[in-house]
Amino acid sequence: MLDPKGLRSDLDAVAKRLAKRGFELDTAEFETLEQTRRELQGRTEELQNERNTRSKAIGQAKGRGEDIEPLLAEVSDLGERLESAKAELATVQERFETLVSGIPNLPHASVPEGASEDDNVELHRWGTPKAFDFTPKDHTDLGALHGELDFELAAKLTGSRFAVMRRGVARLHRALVQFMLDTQTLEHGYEEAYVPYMVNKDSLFGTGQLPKFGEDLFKLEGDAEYYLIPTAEVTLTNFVRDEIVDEAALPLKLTAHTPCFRSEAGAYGRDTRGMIRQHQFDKVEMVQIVHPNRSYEALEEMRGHAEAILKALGLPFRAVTLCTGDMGFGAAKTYDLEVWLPSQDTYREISSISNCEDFQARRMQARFRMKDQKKPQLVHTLNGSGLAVGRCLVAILENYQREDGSIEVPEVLKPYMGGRDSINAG
RNA sequence: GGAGGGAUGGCAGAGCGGUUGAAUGCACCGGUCUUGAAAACCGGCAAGGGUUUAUAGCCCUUCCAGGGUUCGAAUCCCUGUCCCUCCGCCA
Repeated sequence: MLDPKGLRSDLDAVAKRLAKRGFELDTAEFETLEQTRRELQGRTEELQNERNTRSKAIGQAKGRGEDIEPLLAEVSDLGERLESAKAELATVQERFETLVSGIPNLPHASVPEGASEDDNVELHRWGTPKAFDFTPKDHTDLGALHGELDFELAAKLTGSRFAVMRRGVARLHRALVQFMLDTQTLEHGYEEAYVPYMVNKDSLFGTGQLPKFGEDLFKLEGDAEYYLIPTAEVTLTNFVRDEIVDEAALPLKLTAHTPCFRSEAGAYGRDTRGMIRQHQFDKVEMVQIVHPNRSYEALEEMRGHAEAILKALGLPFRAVTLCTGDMGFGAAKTYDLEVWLPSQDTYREISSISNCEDFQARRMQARFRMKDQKKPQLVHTLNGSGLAVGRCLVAILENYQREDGSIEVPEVLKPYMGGRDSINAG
């Protein structure tokens, strides 16, 4: 959420910056709502003030043993007037809040302008795509060779966009999770967490998935109104919702391995083959809650933490800065890491690292107290994949394949594979 | 599933329906004392919103959430959520 005060004071400038990311702010609507809100609020508060003073007077009179009947008669219709003023105000306030909570974050000045992913700017590349002396298969074919990656079985069990992994591939998947978690906790200083895979609406509002993007989520049946998490960003970031943390506790660095559930509504026909785009996938997520002064420093650091995984696995990748038009709702700046997929002869997203500045913090009321300052201040929140496990598995299968269809196990994963140096090798 | 108890400021913890936004303690900030520190003593210290040049005043809201009773609710009533204790069941 943007700062309503900032919006008010500099509406046109804000609208201009939002336009860069393709969001059209209805400034007229905003101003009308804001105007009526202000009037109604003034009127309501006046009435409340009157009620308070009179009630207090009644209390004092009663305390002195005076007759309060005449005083009571004077306030007889006050309640009703107040009631209707309050109701009116509530309606306007609700509309105002809906409007403001639906506005995306402002892009940082360093974010390139653009309309779509075609306008993203490459930051750098690492590694050289391997030159195969045979025609590399894609992961779907590789997995099918020995039935270790089975989409038909998953379709029977559940439906489309799910996968069953077995034996070597399943183990490789697990090995990846362990390797990623160990790296983020032992080398990059993140605190490991195990978190619920279902969350309530408040959490989803906090990170910005609700109210606007409910159709991307799986909602559970029942009284509780729970949703499956689309990413552990939701759970980890909401650790600090409605909290005032000590400045000394910052930065808070959290990581967790969770499955992620996405409806992929609107992705019909995209990446239908293989496990690039699934309803359920695992991810090791990194979240940092930081002092506002250091959030861009933290963003670079987190990109490094994600890149370290790819480097250790020897997977060629490139880093791009997302343009204004391609960024997510809550992000002020986002880097994507894209891993090389030989079968597609291109780089595909495997990690996304975003600085949300105080956008989520304001929605969550997540603050910290500075020593020399009276008022608590909003923290900055960042999140990044470190990494998407399913896509990482795909990248390993494809990049480490041999002509016979077996897969070489990357050096750093061997300890996690019980020393095995290949899978599917017969 | 059954029976009870609870939810109050950063934390702990008081609070007869009426100057209670809330005692007290801790923590924190400022000061006195001290060579320095500690202790002791004095003072300050909730958040959000409106108005405003103002982090000054003034006003409104907030004691888990949502309803209700009342001129007036932290305090009474209803509903929900969460936490704790005991019993049952269970991985």
